[in-house]
Amino acid sequence: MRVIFMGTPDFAVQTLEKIIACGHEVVLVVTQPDKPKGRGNVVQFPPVKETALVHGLEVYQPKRVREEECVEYLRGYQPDMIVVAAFGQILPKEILEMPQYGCINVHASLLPKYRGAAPIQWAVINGDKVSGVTIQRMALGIDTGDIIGKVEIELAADETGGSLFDRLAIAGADLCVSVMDKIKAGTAEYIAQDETEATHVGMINKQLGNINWELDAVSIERLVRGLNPWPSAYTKLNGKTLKIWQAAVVTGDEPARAGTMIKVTRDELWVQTGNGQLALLEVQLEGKKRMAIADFLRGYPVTEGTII
RNA sequence: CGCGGGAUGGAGCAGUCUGGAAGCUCGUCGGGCUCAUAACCCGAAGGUCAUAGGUUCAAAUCCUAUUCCCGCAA
Repeated sequence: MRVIFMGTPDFAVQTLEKIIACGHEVVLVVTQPDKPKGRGNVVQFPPVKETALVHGLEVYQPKRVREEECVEYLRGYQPDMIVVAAFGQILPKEILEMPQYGCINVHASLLPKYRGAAPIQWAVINGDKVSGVTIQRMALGIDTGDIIGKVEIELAADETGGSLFDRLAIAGADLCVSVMDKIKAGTAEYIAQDETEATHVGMINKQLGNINWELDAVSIERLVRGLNPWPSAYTKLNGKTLKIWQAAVVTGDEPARAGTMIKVTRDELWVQTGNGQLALLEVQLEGKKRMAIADFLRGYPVTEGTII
């Protein structure tokens, strides 16, 4: 099949690789424009572009793919199918109706739950036991199309946003190519989403990682995992940002004001929350590398009773 | 040229401003104490102070360039 692939971040790379490996003819890869990123504002290619270049594929980076000339440009490639994975732009009707086999989308949640931008992190933050990947035939609404394939993945007790991200990216890639085969063979089934079950989640941002110690320990621990490795949960210590990479809910007995460091030993640092205590296990102070709590305490003396 | 922090025995740090013997808390190894220990006591090994130049009688420390790591912003 002549396929146009649209995607931007790492999540989409797995799917692109798989489509290529399965012998489909990827006639064009569409991704977001290059942007200055990171320290020093160096212009970097989106991960999908890097992959496309490695495979010698043609790359197209429109600022707004819904513009008339962009649509016509795509039409020129006469795609049989368009596969979209975390592209970051909304496709207009003209594109959705362009390929004979339609536009399909790899979405990192069990639709209709978690429609929107950051379903992976939210699944971890909300403490879900199960998440997964869904392939849907794209419709005009965001992630509202008919479901063509779905795979469930159980979340581990120590699941992080990053680990789930990796697993869903692989599962999504496998599911995507199998769905593509079904569509081509005419055996695909299209199931409408149950609107009464639909939920929508927005993008996550740095601000979300600012820990509110008034919350309960269980929720904070989930937040730490969900936002690992990006953008990470953090708090302030003596005016500096202290990222919390790993924590564990523990049971202490002396209630104290939320945010109080209630137990400081040579290798333990417990913080009181609104409900329960949290042991910080791996942290990172501004300008420093991330390190185990014992290492941190060796060089950064903390006094019991300090409030953060 | 977006803003800023950092590189010192195996780990985490102090020392740099105000040049002048390499230090702290741990770890490791040996010994001791103890019913016992992650506790305590005694001792030892282990470092081209990121790299390359420069200033100086003397540089971890001052100057210049480079490499690498990290936080913020985008």
